[in-house]
Amino acid sequence: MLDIRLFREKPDYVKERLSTRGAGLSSMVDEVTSLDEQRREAETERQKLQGDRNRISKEIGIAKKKGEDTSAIEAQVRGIGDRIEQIGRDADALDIKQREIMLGIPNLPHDACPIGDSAEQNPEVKVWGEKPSYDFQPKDHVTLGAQHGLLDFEAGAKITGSAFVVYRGQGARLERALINFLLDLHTTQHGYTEVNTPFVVKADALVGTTQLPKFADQVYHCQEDDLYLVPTAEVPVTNLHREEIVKTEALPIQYAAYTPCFRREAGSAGLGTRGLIRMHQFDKVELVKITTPETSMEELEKLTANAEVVLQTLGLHYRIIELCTGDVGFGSTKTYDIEVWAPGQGSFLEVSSCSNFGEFQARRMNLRYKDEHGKNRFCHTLNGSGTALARLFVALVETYQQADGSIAIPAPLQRYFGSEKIG
RNA sequence: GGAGAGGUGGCUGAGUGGUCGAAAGCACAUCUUUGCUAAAGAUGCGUAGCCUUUAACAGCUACCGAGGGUUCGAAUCCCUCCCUCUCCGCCA
Repeated sequence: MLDIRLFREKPDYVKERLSTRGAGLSSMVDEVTSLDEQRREAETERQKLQGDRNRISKEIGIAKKKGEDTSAIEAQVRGIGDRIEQIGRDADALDIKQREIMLGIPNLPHDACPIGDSAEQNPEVKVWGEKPSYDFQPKDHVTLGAQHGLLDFEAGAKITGSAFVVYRGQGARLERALINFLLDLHTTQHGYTEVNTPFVVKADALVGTTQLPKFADQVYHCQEDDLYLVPTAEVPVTNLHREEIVKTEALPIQYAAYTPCFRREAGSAGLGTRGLIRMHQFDKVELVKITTPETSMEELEKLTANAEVVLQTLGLHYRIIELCTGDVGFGSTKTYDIEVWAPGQGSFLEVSSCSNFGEFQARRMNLRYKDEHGKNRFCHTLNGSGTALARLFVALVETYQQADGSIAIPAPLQRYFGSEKIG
């Protein structure tokens, strides 16, 4: 959520920044500004009346002690009470409306975020390694998975539905090995603290990290208990500190967490894609940082570098693109996407999205720290995948397939996997 | 799931309808004094919003788990919900 004061003081700046995301947002700014004016007017009136009531009610108490008759004043206060109720209703309604609209307005892209209309204009900022070449026709992971009995899409569809998969045998083992490898890497080499959270959360947590209310159709909801399946570990992990004033010395707080991620992918174009590319459930190791405003941008660089180490260690070719203003996510001020090369796909796959949310999420979840003057300020929050697993699995088996059909396991992964190759 | 106890400021804890945003203690901050591996005293010390302002101060409002209700007036009475603890039941 954005700071309402920014709307009051610099509406044109807010409009200008929002317009870099695309058309149609500036009318919301005007709507909020006018609503805010009405709301404050009602609020001020209500507070004035409440003050009157408090004062006169005290007088009643004093008069009663002296044994005086107070029926006339009581009637007067009753009248004030009625007006408070009326105006209070208006003020509350305006307040709810304003908050509702505010929750639907995206974050302002950072000045460092490149301007652009769509994904086509995302600049490529880095390429690491090169595309591997093969003296045979490389297969895709679906074929390789079937050949070695790693992936069973039919079973996934049978027990749950399409876009769910069952990992079997060496496939299940590889998935598990990757999770352990990633958690160990980030906790022992990059200073993250491992956390293992619930996989279902309440609505407030999703509001905090911006999945709700705007993207309600993308999360699985258990109606009976009003709980949601996590779409990413970002949600439970960032919300660990909601409603808190964290100690400044504790910043930056850095967490690494494994969770499965559940996504409805309603209306998603890629849902029919063959294989593991887009699933309703996939594993992910997520990195989360809570920082001061001063350091968040440099922490974003570090976070991205931490995710890159995954691909470097596994020897996978990748590139980093920077999302332009027209493509950057709802709550983000700046985002790097890391895309790994998948030879069987003949394309890059997004395995990590590293974002700095500024104070956007912190404001929603009331996450603050005390600055050097003892003043409470909102933290900055960041997160990035370190990395998403299904696609990492894809890149790995497709990259390391051999002419004889076997799949080599990169050396750093072997002790987790327990073998040098599959097949 | 059932029974009981309880949720008050950073912590402990008083407060059962009226000058209560809330006693007292601890912790913390500043100052003073003594003087030296510490003690005593003074003052200050919640959050958010509104109003105002260059800014600060002052002022006003709200907040005693959450949401409703009763009342001229609610931390205090009533209702619903949530959470914690104890016991019982069930259970990986």
